[in-house]
Amino acid sequence: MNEMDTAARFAPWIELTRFWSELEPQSQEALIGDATAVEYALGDPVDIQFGLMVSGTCGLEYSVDDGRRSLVELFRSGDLIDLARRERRPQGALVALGYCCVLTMGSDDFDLCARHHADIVRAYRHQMEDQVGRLRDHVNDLALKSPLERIVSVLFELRRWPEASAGEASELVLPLLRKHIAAYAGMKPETLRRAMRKLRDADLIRESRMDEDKIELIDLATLRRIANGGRARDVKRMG
Amino acid sequence: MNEMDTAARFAPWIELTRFWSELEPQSQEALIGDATAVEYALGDPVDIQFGLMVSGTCGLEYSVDDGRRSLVELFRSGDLIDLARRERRPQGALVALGYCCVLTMGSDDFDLCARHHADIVRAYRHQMEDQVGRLRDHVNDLALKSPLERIVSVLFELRRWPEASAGEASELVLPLLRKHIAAYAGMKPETLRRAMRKLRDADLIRESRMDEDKIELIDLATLRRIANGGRARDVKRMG
DNA sequence: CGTAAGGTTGAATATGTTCAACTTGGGTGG
DNA sequence: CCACCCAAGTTGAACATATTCAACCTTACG
Repeated sequence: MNEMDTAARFAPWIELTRFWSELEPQSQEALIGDATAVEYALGDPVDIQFGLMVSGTCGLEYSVDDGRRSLVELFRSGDLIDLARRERRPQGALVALGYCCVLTMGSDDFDLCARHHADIVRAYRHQMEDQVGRLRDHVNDLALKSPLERIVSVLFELRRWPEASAGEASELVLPLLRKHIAAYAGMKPETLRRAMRKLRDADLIRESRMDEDKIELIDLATLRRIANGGRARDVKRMG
Repeated sequence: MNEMDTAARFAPWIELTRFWSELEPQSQEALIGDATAVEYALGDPVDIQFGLMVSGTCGLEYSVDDGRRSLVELFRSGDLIDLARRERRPQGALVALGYCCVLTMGSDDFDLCARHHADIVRAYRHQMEDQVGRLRDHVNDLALKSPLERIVSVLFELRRWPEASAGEASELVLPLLRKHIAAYAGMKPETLRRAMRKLRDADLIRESRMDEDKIELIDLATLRRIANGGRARDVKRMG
């Protein structure tokens, strides 16, 4: 990890995010004033309780006694990180899933900030509503969808990330390692691969030979239907 | 559904909840002033976007095209309900999972209320942090635990509900139908039953003959170990 | 050049689901 | 008061499918 003191460094990405753009300029300054920007590399533990993702990705990793691990939530640029809780001790640990930069601050400092700037409360609520909504969608994916459907669902989720849709609309640049995608989708890397192969064999996606983590979504309509659990759990049975 | 205008009706339960008790008396009055209490019976659609659970249980139900359904999140007394979101249309629908009473209000009214009472923002954040924490725990349960472990995990979650722990500490009164517990745990009722039987056969729980939904947790230490994914996914293999 | 980590593949295994049949309890109407 | 129905819940057997394990390939890196 690496501390930075120049706001300029992370400006380009954060300007694009919803939370940040909803804030008045003076609120942005107030937040930055209380915060510290920290950089992490892939695999680094991210030892913060409260903060704002500036760029990159990190994930909340849970693990159980026998060693199994899962990625419970993904944080991308613009996301608020808040791990505090009262009824139980905070579970899991934040890990950087690639290079990432986080603007971190005390939860109480944020409270204080919010007291003087009403727009911060509004933006905070809007952002949290979206993140909770994503969490709920993800619960649904895990609860009743097949691995194939889950993968497609996750692909669509990643497609909404600012970093992922760099090129054409149908092109998707995976911002995560395959094993992390699998951990997030609640399956093993092998299962992820088999599901991807099914999609590839059905001509729904195309994997780039040059660039490992570039994927082309060919048939968006069918993919959307699969992600929504449309009728069939398997590609072969699709009409 | 049924509207009520007397605050006295729901006072007993809500007084016990964390969110409510964190509020100053004048904040409580301000919230009640803007709100309407509505009652629902088992199975009723709960057509609200923002509100506070006063008593009973309701759940956020997702369904996919082919008819599969899951309960993504459970709301119990004291919980805040907020289904709004911006990046995607709100998914799923609230359903009453038994008799329940909800204090409902406009999200904007709440914002306005919060602007004049700083303690509301604090209490709101604390409550949401807990609910998001529960959601994260649940994601972890679904992502990497076996049905057996998930069930035990859910039992512990239900044990923290104010309604469930009526009698002795080891006694648990299920506030939900079995099929709803199964839907929440991401499995079929049959799988739920088989997991319960394993627990019963291993003398970890006892099911009351008189009262269908009363369960006695016999060996809390072992159950806790199972819920945490301790080493073995199956009861038989436990040390 | 050798190691380590991510990723892929196949075969055997374990395990959750499906389906149908059945029981039970609560409600309704004759 | 009883017959009837419906929904919730239960059980067993057949089935579908994700995981496991091992081997292997590839790339990045020292």
